[in-house]
Amino acid sequence: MNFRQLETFYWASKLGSLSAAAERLNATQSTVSMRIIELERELGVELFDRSQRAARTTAKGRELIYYAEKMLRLLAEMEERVGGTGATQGVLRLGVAEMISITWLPRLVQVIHEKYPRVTLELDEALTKDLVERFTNGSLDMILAPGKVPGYSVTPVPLGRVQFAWMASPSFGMPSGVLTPRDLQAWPVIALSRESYHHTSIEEWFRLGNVHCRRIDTCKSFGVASSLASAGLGVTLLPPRCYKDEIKTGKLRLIETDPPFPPVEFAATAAVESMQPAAKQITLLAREISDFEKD
Amino acid sequence: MNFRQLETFYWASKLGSLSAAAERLNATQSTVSMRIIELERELGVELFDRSQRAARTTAKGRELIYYAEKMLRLLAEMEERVGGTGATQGVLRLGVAEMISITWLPRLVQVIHEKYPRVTLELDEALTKDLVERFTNGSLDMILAPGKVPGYSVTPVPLGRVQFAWMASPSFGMPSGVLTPRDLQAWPVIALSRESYHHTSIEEWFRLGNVHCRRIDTCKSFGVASSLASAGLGVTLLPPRCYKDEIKTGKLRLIETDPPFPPVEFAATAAVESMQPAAKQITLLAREISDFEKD
DNA sequence: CATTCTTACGTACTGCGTAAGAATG
DNA sequence: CATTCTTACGCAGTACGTAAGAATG
Repeated sequence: MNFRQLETFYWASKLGSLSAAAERLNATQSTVSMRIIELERELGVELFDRSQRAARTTAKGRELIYYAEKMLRLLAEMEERVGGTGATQGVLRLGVAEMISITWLPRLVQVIHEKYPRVTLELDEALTKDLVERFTNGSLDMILAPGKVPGYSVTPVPLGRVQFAWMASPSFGMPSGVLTPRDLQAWPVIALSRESYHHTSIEEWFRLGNVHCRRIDTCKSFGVASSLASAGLGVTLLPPRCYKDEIKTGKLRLIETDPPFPPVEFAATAAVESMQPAAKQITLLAREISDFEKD
Repeated sequence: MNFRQLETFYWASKLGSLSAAAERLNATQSTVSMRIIELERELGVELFDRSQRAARTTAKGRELIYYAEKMLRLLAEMEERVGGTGATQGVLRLGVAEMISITWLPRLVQVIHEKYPRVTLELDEALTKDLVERFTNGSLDMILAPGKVPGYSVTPVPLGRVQFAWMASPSFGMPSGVLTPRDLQAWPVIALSRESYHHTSIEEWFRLGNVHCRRIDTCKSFGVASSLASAGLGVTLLPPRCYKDEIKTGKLRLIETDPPFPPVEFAATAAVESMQPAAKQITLLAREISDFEKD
């Protein structure tokens, strides 16, 4: 009996499927199956009910979950306490919002590799909503995203605020001076996908000005939004610090508004009892690396 | 990292020597060394101080002992609770007194093998004193012996009483009838080694009769004592049930005494938190198998 | 019939013991 | 110089992935 079998059993029972566990563990279905079968052989007990297609745990299996989880947590704690940072190994599934991936993510990755040379990163850039969902169901160990993740068993670490500003092509014919939501409302807006934090925040900003904007076009990234805006297809909301060049070269022009767009709070979030002991430490590392505006 | 490494580290630190751990684990020195080195490599930490010849644990090593022990206990508990009896595996070091080895030990061994087919037995017949010592220092998982083992963290299970009686060769010229310690005192006595339970009990019996016996010759086993007595070299104290044949064929004659020799209490003893989960169960098994006179 | 789990098989690797080497008291 | 730990090396058994098979809804 070994830790790999227990870990495999843990995820197979938690995810309710051997194939899901295989994906989670970066192994093939057949390997996962063999590990479980070997574990059952060693214990002399059936852990999964094979009569159905899906693998459901038996009573004995459910008993084992308790021990497997306890064992894996103890292992993680042991590696964290006894081992140096170089000891922690395995895969860290890190979900990041675009804002972070285009700013200090590369530096974070580098520092992680230096401090945790045996940890493999699996980066996942996606919309905050998807990140939160994947984090909640356990397929991400940690996320770097705006807003707060709901739930008690998380350790959110504030990363600072990011200033967003409206911008458009100078050739777009926007009036100069300070504009209100009402002034902007008639112009086509370019935002990220309907369900994104970006999109929601924009709608909120207009709503607080008691107006609805007429049209919101959506795209998938800041990069695309910036291109579209540069091409004169609308006004968009971007972090100026990332688009200095476009502003300098006159592709984009900052639009002052009243009220200004409220700064967006980012946070690093890991599960309190993550199986990956590095996760909690790396949220702190992220705070150090982050160059967002802090309190 | 795996359980074997942790188990090896546990014993190496507990016994204070890699070679002792190797013997305890039925492995070679080099294997133990490699397991420790690999564990250190994986944790990125020195666990033993190699500057001296003996392997002393470092601070980090002492931290790890806590986790290793917790982990191994959890593993044992898991196997015990989740696995069938067929699941427990490993080596059970069983120390037995001669009285048991010449009566129901074979049956116990057979039942153990049936119920725990994956458990290997390491039988050790020795004097009670040695058994208790080896049990106390951890080189025996369980002992079957007369008397009580001192200490709190043990689970003694009474196995019943055994009647011992004085006997000698009919040609030895002992007076017939009921003899007192005073009557016996002058005759040469054959006992087990000076430090044995047997020897001590005999001295005690004479002491209670307010006499000292003149000479006690010693040997190493009941078998030898019986031969010597049969050959007319003295009077000895043996369990009659084991020497029925000798009595029937007239090689030995029972000697009635007043007071009679008090029956000897046997017990099966295992450590409360034995690493070998089968140990506690097998003390109960031993009670079932034992055909000693019970309350 | 697509999905999910199991079985078969060849390969690569890990872990062991033997044996020789180094260090310590 | 005997004891204790480490290193070298060859072998054997284990664990994996690929691929094919069986079963289920």
